[in-house]
Amino acid sequence: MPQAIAVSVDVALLTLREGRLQVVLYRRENPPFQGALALPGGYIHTDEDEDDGAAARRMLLAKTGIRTPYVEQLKTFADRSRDPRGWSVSISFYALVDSTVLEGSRSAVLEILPADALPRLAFDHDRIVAAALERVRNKSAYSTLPCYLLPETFTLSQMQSTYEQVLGVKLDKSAFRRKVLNSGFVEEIEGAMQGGVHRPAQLYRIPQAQRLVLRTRTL
Amino acid sequence: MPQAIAVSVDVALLTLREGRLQVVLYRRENPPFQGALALPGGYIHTDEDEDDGAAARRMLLAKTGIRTPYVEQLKTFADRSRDPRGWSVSISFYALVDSTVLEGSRSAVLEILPADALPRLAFDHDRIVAAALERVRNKSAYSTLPCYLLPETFTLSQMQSTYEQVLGVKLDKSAFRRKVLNSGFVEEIEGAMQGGVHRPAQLYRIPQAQRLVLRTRTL
DNA sequence: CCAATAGTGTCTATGAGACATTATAGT
DNA sequence: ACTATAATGTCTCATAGACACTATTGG
Repeated sequence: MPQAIAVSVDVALLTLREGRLQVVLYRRENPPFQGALALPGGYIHTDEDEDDGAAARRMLLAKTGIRTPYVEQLKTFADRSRDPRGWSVSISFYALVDSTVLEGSRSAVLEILPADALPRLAFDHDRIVAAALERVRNKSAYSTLPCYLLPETFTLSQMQSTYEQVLGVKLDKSAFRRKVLNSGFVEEIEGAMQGGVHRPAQLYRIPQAQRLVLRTRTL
Repeated sequence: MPQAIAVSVDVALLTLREGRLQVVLYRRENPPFQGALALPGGYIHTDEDEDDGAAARRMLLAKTGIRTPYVEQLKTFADRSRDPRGWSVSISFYALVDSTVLEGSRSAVLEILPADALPRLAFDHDRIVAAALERVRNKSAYSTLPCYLLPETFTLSQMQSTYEQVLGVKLDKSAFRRKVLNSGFVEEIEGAMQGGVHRPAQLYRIPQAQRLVLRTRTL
């Protein structure tokens, strides 16, 4: 006879604002950890959730109104001390969205805070955020993961800046452009330019075919 | 009121034999999947297991007699179809051991089969093995992970061969030795030599301090 | 013309891969 | 001396990084 355990899904939803990675949180209304900030999440409902990924998307939609970000399973935390009520399991995910997606959503109830300087979170959600940051930073060094933090169309300068903010290092412009353009995972948008006060920049996008493919070249 | 779910832990225990990665399996005595081969695993016992890692080590010890391999959480599989009895969760791990460790253990009840050519396994254990292979191969390209498949002491030729077997490619001897020796994560054992019929080779070991550190350099 | 950003060209140092050569054991 | 493996040396080619330079907009 197996022992049954409460299983929840929690999502570290990350975005880039003011030049830093930020986490989307909400304030808990009920105990335990009433009043503390927590990641969007909740218990799996075996009747409505097909699998853990579906549960994660349901939580995201319910708590943030976001429908289709990049979501990936991160790590599972399972022990007797993460929830004061006893042994529990959290299947954690991380998700990336471009910050404009968060504008319209129910940002009234949400708090979006810099990932590096968070207050103490509910449960072991600090650990989850730490793991998400580590994963994103590692993976960004050799993949196109940071592109999910960009809007549909973007300039190469924006793209480079995104990589720099995620990785925390300055990159050489020339080398960056060479690799990105040779790798062929961005597509030039014919004629489209984005102009500021100065010379306008070519706009690019990720080809739809590659939207879900993580190309692995060092940038 | 959270719904409680049966949570198990399964371990893909890998080793290198006859030049290929092999998986340690046992034959199930009870339904479901009675008579089928399965990964070592079982339900979490909330009274004896501190956390998921402890549960994994307990399963390994109980089913294979192995006490201290390299173990790492792999991925969690959670859906309603992986177990015919209904919604279930498996926190899966992978582990690496040098094949000599398996000699003494209860190899009588165990079957050790090539990972590339397995029969259909119980539950979704095929998926778990596939994920473990992918993870090990990916990680091996930029880390010292394959060293956990080697015995305590080894020659550089054995080490190179291990990498070649895991990665499935031939490596250049000169370049391999350069990188391994410069990286400083192997330690020469003074005077120790392993001789066959021909010129004996220097023996090396992983310094105790680095035993658990995965150095990340391309090999 | 100036400021500011977009985009390109070139040089160099590093290091991976290919391959040749030397070293040392047993028979 | 011969064979097989261990170990080292050298050359070349690709490329990352540094940096300088040119291009194009608004004011």
